Amino acid sequence: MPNSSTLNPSVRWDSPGPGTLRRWQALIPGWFAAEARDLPWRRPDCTPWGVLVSEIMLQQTPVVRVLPRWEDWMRRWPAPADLAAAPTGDVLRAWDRLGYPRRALRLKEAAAAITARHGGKVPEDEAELRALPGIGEYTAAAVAAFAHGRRSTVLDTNIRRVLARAARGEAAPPPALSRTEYRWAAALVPEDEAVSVRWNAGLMELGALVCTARSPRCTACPLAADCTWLAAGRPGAEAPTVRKQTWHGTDRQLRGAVLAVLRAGDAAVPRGLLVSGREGTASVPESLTESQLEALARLRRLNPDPARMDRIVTGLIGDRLAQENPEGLTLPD
DNA sequence: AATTCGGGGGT
DNA sequence: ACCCCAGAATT
Repeated sequence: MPNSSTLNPSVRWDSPGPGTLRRWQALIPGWFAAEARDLPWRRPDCTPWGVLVSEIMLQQTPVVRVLPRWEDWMRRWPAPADLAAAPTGDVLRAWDRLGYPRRALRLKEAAAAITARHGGKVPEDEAELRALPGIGEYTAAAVAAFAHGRRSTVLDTNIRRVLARAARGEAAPPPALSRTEYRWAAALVPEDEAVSVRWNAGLMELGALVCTARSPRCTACPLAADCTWLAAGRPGAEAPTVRKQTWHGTDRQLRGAVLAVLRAGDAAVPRGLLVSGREGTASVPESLTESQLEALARLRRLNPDPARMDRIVTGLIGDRLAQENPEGLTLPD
């Protein structure tokens, strides 16, 4: 069965030679031990649940923004059963502005599944982790490695970039993670379990601190002497440029504004907070405050398309507001 | 394989 | 303005 490298000669999947690989497998864990940041989910006393929470929060979200939310979260819900029993509105408010709030909903669902099906213990097996809501290939591998010390192939944006540069001389990995790339990277993971964990953690940390996307600090890199990309003169990104969705004027922007209104509000007054994704609508049996209704009306006045506002608000807060406002979604003006 | 899902800080 | 960030789920 030919892989993409044989089908497309322009794609090179060069691996480091045996000697070089052996050197990297010593350098990376060593560098990690010396240079790693002291993050709370890396402390020896952090539970597997704490690691899982961190991995979910860190999806597409920088470490510095996760830190305070993670601390609050773990203090409030120190075990899966605690989160599983929490009201959805509390969960979403505690998520604050981390973004992608569906992650919070799925984390709560995962907590319930862990409580019901796994005796309250975070699974160690990657397939079992992968079966939990919100946990994909990356997160399953990361939890297996960092929560349980298991050998796995962790491939996040950092590791993919470091390996693309050091081993293949490319400025950036392909836009999509292929099976070819996965198998290629899996073959580089050290056999020894304990070493493999520091390999995964070290490559990730290297990508976050040194081999960064924009201004890599190659002079501080333990792989500098062997780096194919550096040796080639750090050729610029071939820029796959996947053209991004514009932000201003999109449904996402408006949804974010509505979500901010729902998240805020007077703490003394019961309030609702509901979020939906394609998979459905989550709700809490509370009502909106007058100030929240007024804020929504303000958003509506700013939005030139009332039908679109209706669609966004309906998607976010479902039938609840419609019941409180029998005339469709007519809000106080 | 392409889209959509937030939000904020760096450049 | 644009890029990037410990991705996942859906179409």
